[in-house]
Amino acid sequence: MRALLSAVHCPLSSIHSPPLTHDPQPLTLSPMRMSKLFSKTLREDPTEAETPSHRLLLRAGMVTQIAAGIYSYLPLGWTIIRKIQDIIRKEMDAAGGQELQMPSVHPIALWKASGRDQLMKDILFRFKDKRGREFVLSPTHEEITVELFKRNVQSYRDMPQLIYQIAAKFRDEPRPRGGLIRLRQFIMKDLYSFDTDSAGLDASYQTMFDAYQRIFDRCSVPTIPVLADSGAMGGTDTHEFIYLTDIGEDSLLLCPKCDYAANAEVAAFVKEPAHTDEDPQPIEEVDTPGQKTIDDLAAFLKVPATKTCKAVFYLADGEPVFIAIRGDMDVNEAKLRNALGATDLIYMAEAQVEKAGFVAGSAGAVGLEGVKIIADELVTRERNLVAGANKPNKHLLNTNYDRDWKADVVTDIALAREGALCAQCRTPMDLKRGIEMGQVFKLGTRYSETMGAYFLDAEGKKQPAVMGSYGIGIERLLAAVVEANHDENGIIWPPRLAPYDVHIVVIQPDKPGVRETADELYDSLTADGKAVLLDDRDESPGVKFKDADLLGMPVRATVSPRNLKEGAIEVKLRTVSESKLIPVDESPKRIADML
RNA sequence: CGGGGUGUAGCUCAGUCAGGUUAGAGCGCCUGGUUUGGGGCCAGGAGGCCGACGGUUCGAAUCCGUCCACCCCGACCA
Repeated sequence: MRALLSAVHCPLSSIHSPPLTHDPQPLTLSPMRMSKLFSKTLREDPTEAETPSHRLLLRAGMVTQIAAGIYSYLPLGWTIIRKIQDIIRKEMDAAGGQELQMPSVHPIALWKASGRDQLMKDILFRFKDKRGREFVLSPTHEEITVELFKRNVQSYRDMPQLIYQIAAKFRDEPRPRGGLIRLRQFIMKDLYSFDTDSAGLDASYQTMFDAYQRIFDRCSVPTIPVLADSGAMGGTDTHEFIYLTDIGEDSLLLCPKCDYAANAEVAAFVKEPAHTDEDPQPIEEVDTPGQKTIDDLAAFLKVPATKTCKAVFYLADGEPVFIAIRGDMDVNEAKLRNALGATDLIYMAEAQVEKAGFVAGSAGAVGLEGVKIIADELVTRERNLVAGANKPNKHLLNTNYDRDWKADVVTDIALAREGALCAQCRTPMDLKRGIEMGQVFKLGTRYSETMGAYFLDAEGKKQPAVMGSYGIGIERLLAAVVEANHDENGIIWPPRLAPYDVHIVVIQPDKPGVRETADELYDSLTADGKAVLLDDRDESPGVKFKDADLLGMPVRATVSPRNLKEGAIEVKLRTVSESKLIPVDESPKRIADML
């Protein structure tokens, strides 16, 4: 991707400022005494939490669930979200973005205009106002953005433009999961670019791509960019930024040798025919009583699964389609959807297949009429495959593409698996799971043409704006920060994101000088611009130490009679197990040096 | 949408199989005392429409039915 940037020349790209080279001044919270803090820690794990981030954020009293996929963010959690937003804002501004705010309530008309009232109908939250007018709660903001463009930009002289917001999104997901990982209401940073031509879009895309890398770095979440599917957004190129973790819901194929990395939805791979050395043999019908699955069929006929052609039916926008794919492979529904240009794709179960007049368990392309046939390109290159005979309990031996059947569409619709050969270098790829932190899209003119985002070029000709869109899921990023930065005792906040820099633990505050020393430290660190949390609760030392570990501030400072006897305060970094004693009078400076 | 699981105190859970005084424990919370370096100790106390509705029964947290909510798996393949 780096190469892309250097290849681009964009005469109007002065808006693309150089990246931030310094760490921006972070937000600093007012000091807090834990006796006053709104939220409390939980001693036990709440039952609904399974992933580490969900468990720890709940136990630390940083978030709390209101409904499936709907959360409240309590003061500590909200502070971290604000800090994440702050990092993102500064990168977006440095990249030439201008922040604005768009509404969450949209008239349905805008969504009808783009056609996405249908395309996204399953996840749209809809409601009517008291006069019966229909609205949606915004799942994303391309439609509004185009409206804003039309009202504010008419000339190439005013382009390119990058506008963004950090705002709530509402998506009625079929299954919220993993705490903050898949939500129905969530906060997103979404930026939209408007360029005069595709070279400009390439530059905007690259600018965002680079900014995203820096954002995830600053949040201490290791991510990799992967090729992805554009789904309901439309457009051409798109990358997702993935944090690799077993609890992730996306499947990725990664080449260990070259740089190929792709979401399984789009992953290309090299498919080798297994039986090309054979000559085509005469077709032959055989009895296969009760053999309905590929595994059963292959065992019954004593042939490898690679010698079979699997038949699968889908309803694509209501129309049945027949899929032929080699028996050992699975259909990749995202690839199939794209091949068909379909919006709705529903797998047809056996009963539906029968009802539609096909022979479930023995369906095959040979002699099949009245249904669109989609073939994975590999089956067209194989020889002498076993296929269904379209008669109950019968299959055909030695079916061959072209000679015996033809497909309406021949393309790659196979799902890549662990060990699939890399399309770039033929190395077996790894299959990993991950969480998508953000995605960048080259939308092109899909929205500008359908919704009328035009400008006049230097020749006075009307042209559609070339658009891109770029999102980051804020809560998901928060969850990933915790996934990537915790131990068995609690969260380990990266210093840039920690709500407080220093967590002061006071032990036996009623002993001479203890409370006073802690208060002085609290005041002097605060005066020095540090954010300080002071545990002044009437709790035993064990409780306070456990909570300090759970809450995860970068530095813990313990003020106790035992330490004061040495004239010292004990300090410890959350990242290490050893603590050290520092003289009381040097403590504010020494602590500041640790940060 | 399919499959599995769970709903009893703020949290974690017993009790439900086999119906029967006033529904329990630990943690948390309140009061008092004691203790003080890794989730102490003692005493007292507050806190419940047992997810909701309907049914069976003399009697329902418990049995039956319907619904709701939440969690997990899958959207897996003739």
